[in-house]
Amino acid sequence: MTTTGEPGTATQATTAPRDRRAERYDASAIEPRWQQRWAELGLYETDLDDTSRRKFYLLTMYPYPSGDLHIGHWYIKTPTDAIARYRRMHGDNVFLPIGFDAFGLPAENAAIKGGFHPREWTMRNIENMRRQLRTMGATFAWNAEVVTCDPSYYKWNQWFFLRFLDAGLAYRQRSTVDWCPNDGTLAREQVEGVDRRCWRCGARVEKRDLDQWFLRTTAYADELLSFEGIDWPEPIRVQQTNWIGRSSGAEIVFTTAASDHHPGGEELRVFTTRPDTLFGATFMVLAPEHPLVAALTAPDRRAEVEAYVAQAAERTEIDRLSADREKTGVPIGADAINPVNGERIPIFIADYVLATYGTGAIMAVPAHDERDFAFARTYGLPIRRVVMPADADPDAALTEAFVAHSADEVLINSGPYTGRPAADGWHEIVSDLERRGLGRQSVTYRLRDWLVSRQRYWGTPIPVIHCPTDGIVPVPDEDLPVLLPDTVDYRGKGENPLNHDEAFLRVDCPRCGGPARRETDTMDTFMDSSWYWFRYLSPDDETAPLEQDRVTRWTPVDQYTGGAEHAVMHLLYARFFTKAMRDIGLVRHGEPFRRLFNQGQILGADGERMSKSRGNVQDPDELVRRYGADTVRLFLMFMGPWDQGGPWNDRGIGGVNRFLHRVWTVATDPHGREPGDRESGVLPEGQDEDAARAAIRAAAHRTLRDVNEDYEGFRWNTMVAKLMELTNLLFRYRGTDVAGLPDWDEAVRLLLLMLAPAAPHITEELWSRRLEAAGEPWASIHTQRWPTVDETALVEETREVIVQVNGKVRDRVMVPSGVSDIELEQIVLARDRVRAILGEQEHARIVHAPGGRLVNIVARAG
RNA sequence: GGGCGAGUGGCGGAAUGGCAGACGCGCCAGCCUUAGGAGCUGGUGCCCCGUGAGGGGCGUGUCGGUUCGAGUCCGACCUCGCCUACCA
Repeated sequence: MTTTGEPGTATQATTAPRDRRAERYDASAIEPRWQQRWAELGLYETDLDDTSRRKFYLLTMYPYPSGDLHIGHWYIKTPTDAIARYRRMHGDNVFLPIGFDAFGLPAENAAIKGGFHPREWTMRNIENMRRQLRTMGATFAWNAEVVTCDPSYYKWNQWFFLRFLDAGLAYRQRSTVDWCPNDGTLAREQVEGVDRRCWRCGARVEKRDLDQWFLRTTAYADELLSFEGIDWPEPIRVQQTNWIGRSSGAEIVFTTAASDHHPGGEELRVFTTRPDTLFGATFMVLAPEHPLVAALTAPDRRAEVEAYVAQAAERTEIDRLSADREKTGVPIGADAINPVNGERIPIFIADYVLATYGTGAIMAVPAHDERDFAFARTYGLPIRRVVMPADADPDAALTEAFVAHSADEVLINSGPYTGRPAADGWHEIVSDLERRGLGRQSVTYRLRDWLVSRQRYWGTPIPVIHCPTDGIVPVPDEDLPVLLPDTVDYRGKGENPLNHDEAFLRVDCPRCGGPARRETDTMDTFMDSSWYWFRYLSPDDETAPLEQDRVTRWTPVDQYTGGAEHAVMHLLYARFFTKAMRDIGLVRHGEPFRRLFNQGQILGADGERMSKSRGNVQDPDELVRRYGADTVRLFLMFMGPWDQGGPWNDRGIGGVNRFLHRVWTVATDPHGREPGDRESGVLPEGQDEDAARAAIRAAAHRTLRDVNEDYEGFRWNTMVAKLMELTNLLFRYRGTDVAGLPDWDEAVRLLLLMLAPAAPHITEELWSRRLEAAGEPWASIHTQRWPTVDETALVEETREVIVQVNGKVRDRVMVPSGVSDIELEQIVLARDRVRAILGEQEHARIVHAPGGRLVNIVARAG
């Protein structure tokens, strides 16, 4: 090991007398020091009122405080931090807040099991996660932190709820829940097994109808289908579109036929997307829960129908995955009359018709619907073709439902519409029915209104009061927040303890002053996450949920990062909420997140989702202790494309750590030589000093040019690879006469700047040492301006041209950069290799690839 | 069943229609070391010819197509992953 007494290794002032060797990179010695320094200086606490710079609102999904940060949190958060640092170096005023999604079921479950209060559990976890988050070295604006279980936050959930109530966007309706006699309402994951037992007490779970609160998301269904003006990944847009599920069709009015037990004449509305097949309806199916089922059922069918309804109530929830896709149903002993031809068709109930979609009733056209076809086959019902391709044989037997819907189909067996093109028949049938008041065009959505009621303790209390005289009375704004009582004894049953908290329940009616009771339902936690990014802008404001000026300036969010698992729920509710806020006059725009990026998911080493129960959770703390935060950050970025994720595997992390060691070495010890390398300290063969300096400079600026694009596209893996290449090149010149010269020094400087957003600690340390060596005052590398590419450094005097013959690489040749196509062809055709291969053949033409890097000689046999 | 996405060395992965396998891991050889599970240098897709310098062929899930040229574009199929679940 050679000695290193050279300038550029300014370690004297900060460390004890130096070893003979250059000081080695030791992450654990520098990372905590810089994290502390950054925090002390408040470098990354954003001045939200600074209008002198371009704003950049960078949001990352706030974590649920489950207790431990795992490697998946690092996978989303540390590249996000790199974006923040990169934008800051471009002069942007970056806001990167963080908070905690602190209400929700896991805290209650933990509390019931562990016998402590959900708040205690939650706050303890938040404490731990704050500490872990700081070890990332991420530049979160901690002064803007939001914790949703704090009354200063959930007060505004209540306020928004009241505004939605005012605007007619919140309403109350009966809805079914899973109910345990001991533990009350259960969430889906609390119902276990095929026989549906309570996760806690094992009791048989029942269905129960409760009055619950809804938000009218369907009012925005059409607007939510438009993604104009926002840059979101295609798969997310598709998922949301499918989730909303807009179907255009018609509502058609059938009537019930008179029979022995029933006078008939009642309306039975069906929804169909295929009114053109109306003449093919050979029976009708109602959902088992349809309100007319009881009234229409014939006395001799009653027993069987009631048994089927009871069975369906279970069936609809039980493992729908089971292979049992057989269509089942029973006739109810009544008929319906087809409005278009007066035909009587039998009515069935079947669980393949859903009460909650459309009208809960369908006209069954077995010839042209797969489900109806299967049902008709099972029960021996008639199948009548009414649509076919123009050139098909109308008498050919149908072996399966014909559902295709193309331009050249015509109607058959359809009375006056027979022979019409199907598409025309569709509209004619609907408008004829409409004229007779028996149908109309109609649109149905898969999307349901948002059920926000939860019969749970650990959430935001819904701010309404039930008064015996005045009914439902909103809590006046000035009485907010309705505090979640802390005194509740949580060691009881799972049932909502608010139901038994008299101090909470008893309240005077704000309207009549008489005794009344509070609502005990709390809000879905998706309510909390539907507006939290607005609150980051004024977390301490006690007078309003958001601060107008800041909201106007800072929203919509410029970039949102988080997992694709929130594709429909959170991301759709957030869009709904923003639109509703706009219509109430609170914000100006209707889209919350201008640009969205979904990073992939890190799975356990076994390829399964990480979870404590599987025991495959990767703890980042241990890796940080061993390699340092910079290595872990860089390794996660280097693994592969950010949107891909994949099974965790730490093979290769040593290579990333080695890379940082090499960066350290080129930055602190340019003149050292490697004893293991005979070439060390010698310029590459055929290269003089000038050529070497130009090569270094060209490499540095080429890297900068390429890395810029990678940063913009969040392509971290190739960004790191290119910095590795540059470092390898600098290493090659270490110890030569050009090491330490201005071109070398500039390359090192660029390397550190380019690496700074990704590996903030080591670059800060090396940067400070450079400044110290140069006798300049300290300034953080993270406040430096991002460097610009010097195009003149990229100009080459010669370039290599790949020579193909018939598409196969046969030769390569160095040519002057300014060579013309014709000159190039002459050079290439004169090459020995080319002449040997061409032989007697003559070439038909020569193709020049754009950029002049490749020519292809197309030859024919001569 | 439907929707979306992906198939490239031993592994993670690169590649505006233009040198397939960048970068890294692993492995092999060498160097340096009292030592090394440290560090450094070089090599490393498969097959064949040649003592060698070198040369040739085959290769991106399968089959076909477009093109001077295809991992990339088009068609059909196979496999895997994720999401969704009878939406009339």
